[in-house]
Amino acid sequence: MTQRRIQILDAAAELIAEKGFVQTSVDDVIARAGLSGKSHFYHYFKSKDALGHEVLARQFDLLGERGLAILREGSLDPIERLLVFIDSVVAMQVERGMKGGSPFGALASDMAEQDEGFRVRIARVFRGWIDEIAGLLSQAEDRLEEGADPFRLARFIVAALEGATTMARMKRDVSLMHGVAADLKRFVTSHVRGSVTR
Amino acid sequence: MTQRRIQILDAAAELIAEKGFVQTSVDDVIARAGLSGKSHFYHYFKSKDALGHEVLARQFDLLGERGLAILREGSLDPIERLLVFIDSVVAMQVERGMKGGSPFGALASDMAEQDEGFRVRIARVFRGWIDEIAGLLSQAEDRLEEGADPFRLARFIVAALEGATTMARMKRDVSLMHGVAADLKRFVTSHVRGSVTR
DNA sequence: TGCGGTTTGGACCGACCGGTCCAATATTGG
DNA sequence: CCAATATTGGACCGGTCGGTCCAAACCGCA
Repeated sequence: MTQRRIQILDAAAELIAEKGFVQTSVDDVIARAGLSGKSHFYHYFKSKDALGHEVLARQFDLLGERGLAILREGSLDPIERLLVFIDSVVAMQVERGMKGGSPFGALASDMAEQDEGFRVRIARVFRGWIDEIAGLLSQAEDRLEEGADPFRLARFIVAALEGATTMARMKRDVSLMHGVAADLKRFVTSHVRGSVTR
Repeated sequence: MTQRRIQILDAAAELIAEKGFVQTSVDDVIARAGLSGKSHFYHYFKSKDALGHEVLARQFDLLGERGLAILREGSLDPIERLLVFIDSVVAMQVERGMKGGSPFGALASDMAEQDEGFRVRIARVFRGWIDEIAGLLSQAEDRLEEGADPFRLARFIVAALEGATTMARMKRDVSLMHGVAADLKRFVTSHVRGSVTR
């Protein structure tokens, strides 16, 4: 029941990450998910757009599970957790073999342009990440250099990661991901008083 | 003669920035450029893909003119020039009313996925920007903190700008652009010894 | 055994899209 | 004025795509 839905959602997520939403046809999804035909697909989703929305929601949930597990890991220092989180984003991207734009927004770049509903949804995803990270930074606010706004910092981190995934995908260059992440971590620690990390 | 070509190229650039390449139909371009019909269009371009390639090339040239004018402004200190350049990228994006992904790569996010030729071309554009900035940083290498690699730094700057434009576009938020730019400039100056800028 | 959800398979539709072809009419520079 | 080039306008084609409809088979469960 829900089994098949998830199967379809995952297949669609792969394809969208590889080719973009517009370029992914319903028949592509059917083939990848191993369905028998259109009727089979439309038995589970009422439209391609509906599928798109659910893929977006699901991908966000998946990242949530994984990201939050790190961001909320109590045993680690907040800043340390943030650094680990950055690495994990890089790892996720590398895992996907640079093909997909997931989990960061490039996955959805063309979805946003296609549909206003998509755009809003994607904006919300970004917002979620930023808030999450800002919260983390706030926990360590007393150690931040003065003038360092947690929210602005969080926004910067997400932007840099987003840009890195986009560029890495286009240049098919894994090292770019690592390089940017390294600099980003250095950037973060540079905003923390008495940071030991190097 | 070339007049019309440029007209078409500009109309296409606008549309692509707004809706993406795939979502932009030849008829859209015809309408925006004020052509009379398909024949008129195909009198100037042999295919939609050919148009896409030329748009890409042209946008790069346009950014080149504008960006290089700043990046090569002899009267300014290299680092100062870099900071001005960052501001100008932000200004360009704001000008476009957050609609377009130009000049930074999001313009072409879906082009890259559609055609391998596009992907390579876009990668080359990124490469050009990075090299340009890296060159600038090299000029001031003696003033850089040790361990600061001009090339990696340049890559980071471009990635951050790219991510900022993508996010700003999706969130329809101009302040985001400014915020990221401000942090980015702070990041740059933090890598320069005895930087006065604040 | 019978019932509800699932699966299969395919025909079909209307819309859009990239691209071709053509024939007629402006426009313009040598 | 003539020829090359630019412009107009529209019919047309083949393909793709999202989506609908239908009828038959399959399945586990009560």
